[in-house]
Amino acid sequence: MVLKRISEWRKLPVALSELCIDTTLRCGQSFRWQKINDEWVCTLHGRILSLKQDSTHLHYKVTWPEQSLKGSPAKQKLAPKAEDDTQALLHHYFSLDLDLSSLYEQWSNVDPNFRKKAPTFTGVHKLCKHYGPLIAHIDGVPFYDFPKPDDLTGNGVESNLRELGFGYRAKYIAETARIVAHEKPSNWLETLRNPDNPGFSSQLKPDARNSTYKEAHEALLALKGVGPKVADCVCLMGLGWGESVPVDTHVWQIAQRDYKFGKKAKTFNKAMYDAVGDHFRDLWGKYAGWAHSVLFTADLKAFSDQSLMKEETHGVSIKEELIETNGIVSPKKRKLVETKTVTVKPEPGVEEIKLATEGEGDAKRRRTRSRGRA
DNA sequence: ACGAAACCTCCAAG
DNA sequence: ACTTGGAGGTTTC
Repeated sequence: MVLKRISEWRKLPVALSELCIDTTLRCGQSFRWQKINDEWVCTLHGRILSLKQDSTHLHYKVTWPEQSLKGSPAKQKLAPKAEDDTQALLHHYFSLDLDLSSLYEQWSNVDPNFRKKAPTFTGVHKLCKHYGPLIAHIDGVPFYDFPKPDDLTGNGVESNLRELGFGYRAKYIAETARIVAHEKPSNWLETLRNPDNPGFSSQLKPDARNSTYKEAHEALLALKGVGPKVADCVCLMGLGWGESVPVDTHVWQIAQRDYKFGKKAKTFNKAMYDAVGDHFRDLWGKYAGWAHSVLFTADLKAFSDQSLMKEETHGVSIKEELIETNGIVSPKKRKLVETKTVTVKPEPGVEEIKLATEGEGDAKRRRTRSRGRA
């Protein structure tokens, strides 16, 4: 008979900003971790470690080697003692002594490139933390909801946002919040929604007239800091307009390469922007925006796979190729994968981000609607 | 054919 | 990476 000894789940307080096992264990620097039923599992120092993580803790469980009961009593005595070192093992394995936040700050301070490239998803959290309502604490961690436009209309908002790292966006956010909160009817945003796709908690007045997609897009364009691409992101992910196609540089390249756009005139102006979107709407119909996001993602994946292939085929030594095929992933690919996730899976917060930055500017149009010259 | 307004393209900067 | 806004050129009326 064999005895499998498995510990209870234990937990270690770790902030996600200090360790994210989903990122870390996939990063290509460790090769033996497997994700099984939502747990990360690996053998390490004579035991199997199972890991789970929530926003405040790393949870771990240990499975010790199977043993015959006939085994020496001495061995069985050793095990519990060894078990005590698992927390220390994790601590060591993940270098939890290091304060990652401080290191990021330090590296960012001495290297603008690092500051620019290193993934920090703190902006939205900062906005919530400083201007949103506190909902509750969980395990001592405060959770703030997304601020309403009116929460961002105070006096020092712009300079405050600047301090928080919002840069040139500070001005746009502050100004737009003021316009939405004070100069627009309270249901203005609602009137821009797709009536066929109501918001989660929208209460549209029965008599309110809804805009068309084009009207919503144009209304958003009037806001300073909101160009056609951002307006379409808001329309698609925030306001329920499935036909909205955000055209960024990447989509523009797809349009040129696969849909024969801009073959003669390479200039990308508003007329061209609209033409690309119109073409995809014509081609794909009502949910063109979601179709576009599929192609967008597929293209990113193809691109990253291709660059991986390139690296492999250019590998000068067998060793390098082995490492490559063993799963080392270039930083570029990791970045792209992250981008993909953000693009394809609009998380609940997305809608609110959009809402907080919406509001119509002055009546005068900032952008011409003219088509290119005849 | 002229002058002004409208419009466009380019580009730097945030 | 996207948007603004100014300079300077072109088109329209």
